[in-house]
Amino acid sequence: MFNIDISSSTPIYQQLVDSVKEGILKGLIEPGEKLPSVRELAKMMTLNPNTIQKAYQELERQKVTVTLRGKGTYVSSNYKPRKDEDRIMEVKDLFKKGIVEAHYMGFKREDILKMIDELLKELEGVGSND
Amino acid sequence: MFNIDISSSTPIYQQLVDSVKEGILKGLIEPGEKLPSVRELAKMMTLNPNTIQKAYQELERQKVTVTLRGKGTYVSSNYKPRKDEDRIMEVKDLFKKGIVEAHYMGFKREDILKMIDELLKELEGVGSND
Amino acid sequence: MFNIDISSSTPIYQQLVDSVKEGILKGLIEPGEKLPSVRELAKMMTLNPNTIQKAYQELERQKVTVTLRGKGTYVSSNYKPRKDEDRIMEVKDLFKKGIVEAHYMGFKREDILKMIDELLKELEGVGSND
Amino acid sequence: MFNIDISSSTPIYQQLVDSVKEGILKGLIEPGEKLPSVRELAKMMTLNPNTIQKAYQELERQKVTVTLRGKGTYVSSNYKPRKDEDRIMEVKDLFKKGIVEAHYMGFKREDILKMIDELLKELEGVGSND
DNA sequence: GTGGTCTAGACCACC
DNA sequence: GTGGTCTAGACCACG
Repeated sequence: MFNIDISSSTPIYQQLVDSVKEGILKGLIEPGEKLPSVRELAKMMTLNPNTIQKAYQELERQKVTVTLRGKGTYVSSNYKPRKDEDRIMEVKDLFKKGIVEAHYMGFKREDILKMIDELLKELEGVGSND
Repeated sequence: MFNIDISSSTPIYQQLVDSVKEGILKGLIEPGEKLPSVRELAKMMTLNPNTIQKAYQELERQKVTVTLRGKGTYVSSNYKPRKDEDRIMEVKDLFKKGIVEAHYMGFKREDILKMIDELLKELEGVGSND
Repeated sequence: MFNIDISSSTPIYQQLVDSVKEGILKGLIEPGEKLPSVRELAKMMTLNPNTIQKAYQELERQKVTVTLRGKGTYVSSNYKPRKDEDRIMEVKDLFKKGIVEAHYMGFKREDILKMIDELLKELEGVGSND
Repeated sequence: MFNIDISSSTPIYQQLVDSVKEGILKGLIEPGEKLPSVRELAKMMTLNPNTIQKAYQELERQKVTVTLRGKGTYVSSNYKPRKDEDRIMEVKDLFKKGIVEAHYMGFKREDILKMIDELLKELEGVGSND
């Protein structure tokens, strides 16, 4: 849980956001569950509390969590997906970059589809929560 | 060609790199073809030559182009793919993020696969270069 | 430390890269140690921060250092050597040029071997890290 | 003979200089022998005559060849080596860079010495012309 | 405070 | 003409 690579070029707070979302998707974190407090998590991961704070703010902004003042941060139970055109573009861009890179590494259509399939299985739950 | 979003958070030079690689993949730019000169492109896009320069250097570092001093920058004609473990991880991470985001937007397994399929078609040539 | 010849034809940033790598090899800089900040070193050497920046980026690209955003640049502690065919050729070319030049200065086989031996001693630690 | 890599970052004229010197050392070109004319060589290698010219000038500057006006460029027969301190430093720097790079690729003392030995054999004649 | 990006403008080596 | 390097000075994101 919460795999962070401090030497990566993507900001730590962003890695945290991704990590939490991935955890929820995999079922490691349940909807309604309480996340560790900012200070607690900061100590656990030897990170600056500001960094955790920023990640939690971002998660709340994305409606992935809700914060109850004085109580803590909880995974939202009723997340209402909105398919903004912008966000769809973002996702497409991620996939597009992936495909372009994969091509440049010599992967072919089938290889790419196989890789996607494996990832879909790894992130189980994707196909089963409609 | 060369779609740049000046207000995006991803660096301009990086967008240029992605754009060129995508263009090659789509067949808009042929192997062996000459890219615009640094100054020329800078004027065309009203960017600083240094920014273009940085993009071109990165492309060369990735062996996507070769540069002949005093002559110009050319799309590499014989690209030898190398599959580092590190690079595979990078690509997987791109796809993984895409899948996680897609899920949060309410997409289901089939939606994702369909999206990938469309992108593969858009980036034609991917399946035909073995 | 950081001997730079401003009038040399090899770029300053490249000299910096070589200098740091040599320093590490000689043990003047320890693995894990922090390098001076970009601005600090720029002031120390009366160079433009961009020049230092370029050198540090190149070092990172070569996995000689890691950079922690907002914290600084550190000498990589666990360097994993990779022997590309290309890189071996580069090194051989360096030695070959050296030998050719040495010959033109009247050095003989033994002289060259002696010189190499001295250099290996000067760069102590080379023989002791298996 | 005259292996040129136009995509290399070292100038073509410099590659030519190195190539001629290496050829002489290997005995492929004899002292007193005539080099191809500037125009001839330019046509042979599809290079700009200016480039050949510059290489020949550099060779003459280094006393490796002599140019007889209206006759051509010849390999000097009586080369008198001078061991300037500066030139020795240059050679040492070449070897030093080679050693540093070799180390970073995981080569050990013996590996390096073996490589040097092989190169000395490849460039035969080095040990036999005193 | 740190590194990362960008602009503006200059100079050089190479072909 | 080309790409490559360097300076000067600005702004931003990150921790």
